[in-house]
Amino acid sequence: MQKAPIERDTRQKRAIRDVFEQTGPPLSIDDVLATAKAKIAGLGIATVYRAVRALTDEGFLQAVDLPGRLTLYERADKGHHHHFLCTTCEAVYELDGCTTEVKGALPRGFHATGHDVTIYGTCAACGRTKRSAPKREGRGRV
Amino acid sequence: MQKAPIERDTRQKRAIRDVFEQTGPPLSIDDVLATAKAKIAGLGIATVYRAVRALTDEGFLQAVDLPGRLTLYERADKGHHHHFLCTTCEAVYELDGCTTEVKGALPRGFHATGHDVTIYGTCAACGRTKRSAPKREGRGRV
DNA sequence: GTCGTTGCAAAGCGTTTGCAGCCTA
DNA sequence: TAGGCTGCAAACGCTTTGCAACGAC
Repeated sequence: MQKAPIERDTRQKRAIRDVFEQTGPPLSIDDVLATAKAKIAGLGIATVYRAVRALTDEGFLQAVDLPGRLTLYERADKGHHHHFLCTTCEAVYELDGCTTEVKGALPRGFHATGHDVTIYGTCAACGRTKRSAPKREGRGRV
Repeated sequence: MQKAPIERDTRQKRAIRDVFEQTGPPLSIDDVLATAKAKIAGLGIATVYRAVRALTDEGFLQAVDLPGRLTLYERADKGHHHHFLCTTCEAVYELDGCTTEVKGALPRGFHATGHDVTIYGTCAACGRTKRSAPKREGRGRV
């Protein structure tokens, strides 16, 4: 049987982990690269992909897959929650707590172990400025 | 102002539309290409992409974006429903009707216009055969 | 010193686009 | 016949991988 290699503690991995420890909303690979580059000049994108994959495998991160967008990543220790996607400004918000109830029975023989919910609509900022959208590639915590 | 060009009725478009008219579960681009090729030998993948995009724009199709999978497409006239993703055999099932209730208030100023729900778990087939999964790249209607 | 990790560049994969010829209206 | 549509191949954007040099232990 294969024995798992011992994982090493490098500057790069530490920096990438730090990015997620200091940030709330879900981040894209590019976000992580940009932020971590502030600490480590020559950081390569492949390293970010590898580190994020490793952190996801070990359960520190989880992927946030929203329709039609790049995969984002966020800490896995935030507890069960869902995301709100503003259809005007494209921002992604986190909705604390699970506001969704899957009611009614599944078909016979089916067993649910989890669910993903994405709610679409207009965020507070876009609701206020009815005219042109803020159009920021932003995200927020709610 | 730009005037929209008049859309032509071609064999290719008809064949691609037919694929969706004769099929229940969501299809990938490759599914559509494979099926439509039975009718039109030299059909190119670019044509499938263009036709599916056009059919989506005109409201005949809608995209089904499930985490970690290719985008699938299904007829838009099926009414509001969600999808069940079997984590064992990877099959996608349609759940008729909306079995989900988004309760609780959104944060102040937020307005919801829609939602997507994906339920994960084990399908009836995989629940039965506890051992190795059927591992079909299949889908079903429930 | 060993061997996991890094950064670069190339490859991979799904999707889009440019273009010359085709075919519908 | 006009001009939208097609199939091909190239381009594209994101992600993964091969590899030699690097550096943690």
